[in-house]
Amino acid sequence: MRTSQFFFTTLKEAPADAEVISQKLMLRAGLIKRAAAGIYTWMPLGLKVLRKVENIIREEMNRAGALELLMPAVQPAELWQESGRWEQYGPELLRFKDRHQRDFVIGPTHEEVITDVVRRDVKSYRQLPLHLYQIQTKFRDEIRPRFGVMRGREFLMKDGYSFHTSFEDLQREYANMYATYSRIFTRLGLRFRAVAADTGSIGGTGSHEFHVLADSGEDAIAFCPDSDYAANVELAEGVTPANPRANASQTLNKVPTPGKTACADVAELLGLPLTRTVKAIAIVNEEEARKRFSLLLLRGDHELNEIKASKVTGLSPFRFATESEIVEYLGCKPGYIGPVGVNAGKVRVVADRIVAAMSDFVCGANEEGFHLTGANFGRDLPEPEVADLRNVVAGDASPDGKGTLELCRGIEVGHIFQLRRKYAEALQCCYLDEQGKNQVMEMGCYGIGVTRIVGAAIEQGNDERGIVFPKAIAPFEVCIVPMGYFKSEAVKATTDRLYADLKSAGVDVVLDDRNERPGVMFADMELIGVPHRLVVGERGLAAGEIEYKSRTAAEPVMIAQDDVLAFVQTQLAA
RNA sequence: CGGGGUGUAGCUCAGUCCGGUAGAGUGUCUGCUUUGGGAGCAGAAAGUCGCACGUUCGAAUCGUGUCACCCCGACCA
Repeated sequence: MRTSQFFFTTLKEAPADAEVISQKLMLRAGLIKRAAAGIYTWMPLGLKVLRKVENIIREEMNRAGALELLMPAVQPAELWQESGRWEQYGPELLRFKDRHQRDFVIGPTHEEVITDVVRRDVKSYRQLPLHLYQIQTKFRDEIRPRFGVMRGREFLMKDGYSFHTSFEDLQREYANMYATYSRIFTRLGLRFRAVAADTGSIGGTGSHEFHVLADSGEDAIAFCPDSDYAANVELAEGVTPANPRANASQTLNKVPTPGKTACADVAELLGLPLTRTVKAIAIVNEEEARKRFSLLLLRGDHELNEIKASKVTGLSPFRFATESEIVEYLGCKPGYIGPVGVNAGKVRVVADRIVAAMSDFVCGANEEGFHLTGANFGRDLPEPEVADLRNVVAGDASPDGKGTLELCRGIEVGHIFQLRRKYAEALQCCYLDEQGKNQVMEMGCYGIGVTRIVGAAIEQGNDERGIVFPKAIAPFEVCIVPMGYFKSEAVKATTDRLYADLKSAGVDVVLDDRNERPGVMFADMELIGVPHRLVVGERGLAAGEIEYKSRTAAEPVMIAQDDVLAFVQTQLAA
């Protein structure tokens, strides 16, 4: 490709509302243009990158035995009504009517359609297992789209669905996909980690997420440097402390703490570490007109994990109590509430595992302006119900017992699920087994955020000059920047020959023939992240040499003219 | 959904408080010079001041409404 024939739309300055580095660089490099909130045009340059990502995914999926198909982006409401998600999904599902006033959605995901396809045409165990996937545009009407293509509303996704006659076969395919995903992200040149994950609203049993490691990531990951353990913080288990609870050594004492409603303020006032305090979070579970009020106890420095709390029997679905409900059940305003002296018949108390092992702790006194010190379970209040309720923090013991946890942040780019029979049952996706009996299929589903990968790769690869793309997905592999292309016959001749040679060797090369000043060409090629650069100039040619510089190297090197082709090929293969 | 902010040239932003002929930088175009790190000089084109209504002799500026975009929050005591 010659730059004069291409469409470059680089910018010196990024639009003011760009937040994260990948978004700024993608806009500056002219990879994408914003059309509306969370909706982007992929310019020719950006599309080249996107296609490279897509093709690696496609190659590896095909190699793993999956079959590509393409389902409609627009889906009839009937399928969603049948699965029940027409009601469940909420405003994130973009709905519209056609000219006949029939309801449709723009697909945020394709479980319904794929299950419909398979149930119509798969009738026998002989046709299974089957793994179908597509690379399709999805639309999710996010509350707050942000970070450019990282959380867009419209995005490209690879979604695959597998169908099996047994759970064992589903597990085999799940392992196959785990390996395939690892290969894909390795080929893409990303630093990533597979982590155990919550299955969320999609449901099912086993689940792993693949995260690209980056500080700007929206997810927190807990991992153990001394073992293979890694899990999303949403899921990572907070283990029961190894040491038993210490004996009570203090008496229960009510102390005035006017205006101190947060644990940190109370601890500071009393001159105690935050780890000696216990906070009580009031929640309400309302089902079929029966309201149940509960207090969740966490150590002052810990955070509630709502996903874990909602897994405690009888708590889900819950919401945080209103101020008036807190006054009604505890007789006290928020800020001073605690588990001591509550009416056990009306208020359920669930303590985090860490709290259950605490003694002589500080908590609210259920009286405005007062807290209690020296509180102890079994003496001042009943032994509580115990559950894992908190987000793990760095330094916690690893659940596999092999060291302590560390935390990092990640961008979720892949997610694999063992769906089991949830959708197959709802949509009656069945087959006849060897005995001629009707059986419900076992399903797996496997997603990769194709668009998001481009953003994630840039979050991981950038410097003050712009994007540093991994070689597998850079818009071009090599650029040739001539010095005096329109002035020097020698430079032009050498440049054209080099360009032709690289092209016929199958290299994705770009020749900057824009007649711009050198600084402009260098800056643009660095901004868009081309990994290898060749500079042809009269200086070098006089010595029979051409300059080569890697995007990541500090200094260029001079290569003998005759060796350049071989040298570049070696660099590309590295 | 609640709160806050911003809409002026392709991009970044002044001008709005205090009403009086639309500004800068950058980019774009033309010419000359320059040519190994976003050049210099000269000239030019380019804006329904988000939109509508209102107040006024006169509105980018004041008022009302509306749309778009951005940020924060949505109960962690």
